[in-house]
Amino acid sequence: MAEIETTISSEKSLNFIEKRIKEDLAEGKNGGRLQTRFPPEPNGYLHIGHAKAIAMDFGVAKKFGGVCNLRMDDTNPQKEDMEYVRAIEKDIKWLGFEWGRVCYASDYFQDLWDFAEWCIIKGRAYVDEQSSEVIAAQKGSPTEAGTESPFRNRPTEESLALFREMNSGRVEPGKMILRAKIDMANPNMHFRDPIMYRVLNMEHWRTGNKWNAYPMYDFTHGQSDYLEGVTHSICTLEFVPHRDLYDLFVTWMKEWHDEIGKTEVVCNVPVGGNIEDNRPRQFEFNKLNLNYTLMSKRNLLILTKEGVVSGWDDPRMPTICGIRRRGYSPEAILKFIDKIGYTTFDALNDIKLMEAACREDLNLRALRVSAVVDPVKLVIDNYPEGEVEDLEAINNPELRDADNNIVRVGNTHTIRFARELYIEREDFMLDGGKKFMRLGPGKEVRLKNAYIISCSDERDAEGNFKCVEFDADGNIACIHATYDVESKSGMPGADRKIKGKTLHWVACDYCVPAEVREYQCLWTCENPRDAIKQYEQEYGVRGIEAMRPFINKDSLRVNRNAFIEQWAACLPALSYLQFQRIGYYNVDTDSTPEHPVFNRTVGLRESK
RNA sequence: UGGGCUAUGGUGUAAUGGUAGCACAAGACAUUUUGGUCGUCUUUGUCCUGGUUCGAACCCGGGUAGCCCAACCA
Repeated sequence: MAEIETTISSEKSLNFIEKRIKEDLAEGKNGGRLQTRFPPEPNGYLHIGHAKAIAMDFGVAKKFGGVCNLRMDDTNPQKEDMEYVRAIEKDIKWLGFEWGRVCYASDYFQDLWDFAEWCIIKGRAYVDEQSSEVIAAQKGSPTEAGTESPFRNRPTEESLALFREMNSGRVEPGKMILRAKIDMANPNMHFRDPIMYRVLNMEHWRTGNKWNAYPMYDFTHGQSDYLEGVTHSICTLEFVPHRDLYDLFVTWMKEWHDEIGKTEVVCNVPVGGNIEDNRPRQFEFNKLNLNYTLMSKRNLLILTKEGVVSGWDDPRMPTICGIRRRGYSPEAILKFIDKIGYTTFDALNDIKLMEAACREDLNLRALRVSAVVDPVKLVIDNYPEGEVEDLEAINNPELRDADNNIVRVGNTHTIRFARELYIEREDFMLDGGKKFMRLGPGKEVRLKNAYIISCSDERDAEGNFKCVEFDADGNIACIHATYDVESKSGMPGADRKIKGKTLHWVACDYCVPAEVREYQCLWTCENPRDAIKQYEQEYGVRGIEAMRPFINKDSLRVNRNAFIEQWAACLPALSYLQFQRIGYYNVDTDSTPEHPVFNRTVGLRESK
């Protein structure tokens, strides 16, 4: 099959961060280098929101000749796990990106510790022994200044000794923390003596039992960037209030490095020279919000634990692995992300745009197959019993070569035709009326890749149409038609115009039963996050109980009555298909040739 | 209510002082061996209000609305 190329944003204007990077590079900031990082916390699976960050972090590095590292932000051992690291790596690769190196914040625990001691010695940090409640109360409110801790001005030596004690394992969590001495009256709450270290007394999945006290995000992120030689630290908008603190800690660390004479950092990037030029800077863009979708890892975890979905990779989940299993291609996801862009506006994106991007990509990628999802039997009365024909079917009419010509040679498969077929139940109506362009008494249609057929409008003595047989329940059990022998596809007789549409079909004896899973949005409201939050406040319930009222109970429909062309049942998992006239489907990861399972990725666009 | 950020058709996004453009959605037409794709067309917009300017979506003032910040999470 021909290689499909999709161009992403080559002609689009640069987004505001790309513009900024371009300027920085032109001005020779950070020595003219570009280094970014994608910093997930390995405490869950990546979702489509992360894909947006990935496309940005790795994307700009690729675009401007820089490097992007993958950094596990593993400063909280109580939530993190190796399982997630593997999944994160897999998802990023699947999206088509490459990192320079894999880093771990935990690799910098010693640097961070030494730096923290230096901060204490410089009188910029102190050990606080108050309870978290007291500290929270002393923090004040957005409108009132905080009050200083009684431990704020304790002797440096005392803080230093207690800080070391914090890592001994003898201090109970919650009894002591290390705080930065900044400004308890600052209008920015993050400056009111933020916590640098807390005691967890917990084994870390990478550093084992070496540490009992662990650094907080704010005391880790900027420094990790700095130590790795990151130039542009790109994150989402909710970190804007952290930026000044980020800059402060990075500046302190630079000062510390200058003082101890450290000349290079992890990536062999020189740290000497102009401070301005070597500090990483934080840039923020809007995070991805999708309507009818719940994005937060915390809530996705609840859905998996409560069995609302089958797992992180349930095709209804907004996780990368879920979307993959649903049948999206990486290119489709990237195309969508490119369409929504990066701004500083808190947008709520329409899921329809994602589906449109998906169709656009899958139209080029998907193999066309015939599948009948809701079958009814059709007998071609004048077709000889026992006879079969192998007909040619085009795999993908949109596949084009380098000159944009439609490529068909070699891109076909055969489909077997016989006297007894299945067609879609909805493609036949006894009283369809003039606008119904499909099959019915007195109507003529074309069978895709095969013959023109028609149903007789003759009636029996009781006035019933002769072309249909009913079962005991009054449902149509069988339709009878006749075919035009001269109208086989490719023959001159096939060229005649007919009123009816072209129907898809499978031959009863040459198709296989298949399970087809159809999906709807998991949520019944546009903005489930807000709806859940409001419900929590109103009724005082939390978690799954607050989610239930908004969960779409009909989000999964399993159809075990479908039939599909035989060869399609043997396609490998995650193959991109189009069930002709129905939609885009994907071979499920649990599909087998004996029991083929297909997931509907997205329906075809329908114009009525 | 303190600080920070934001506001362009229904949705998302361009235009950085000089013709408000694009995509999706919606609707119509045409073509078609997929009611798909491709093609053509239509509808709908600069939050309000002052100011600066020959000229404002863009700059400034004042409103209004929304988002983020008071975790020993990230």
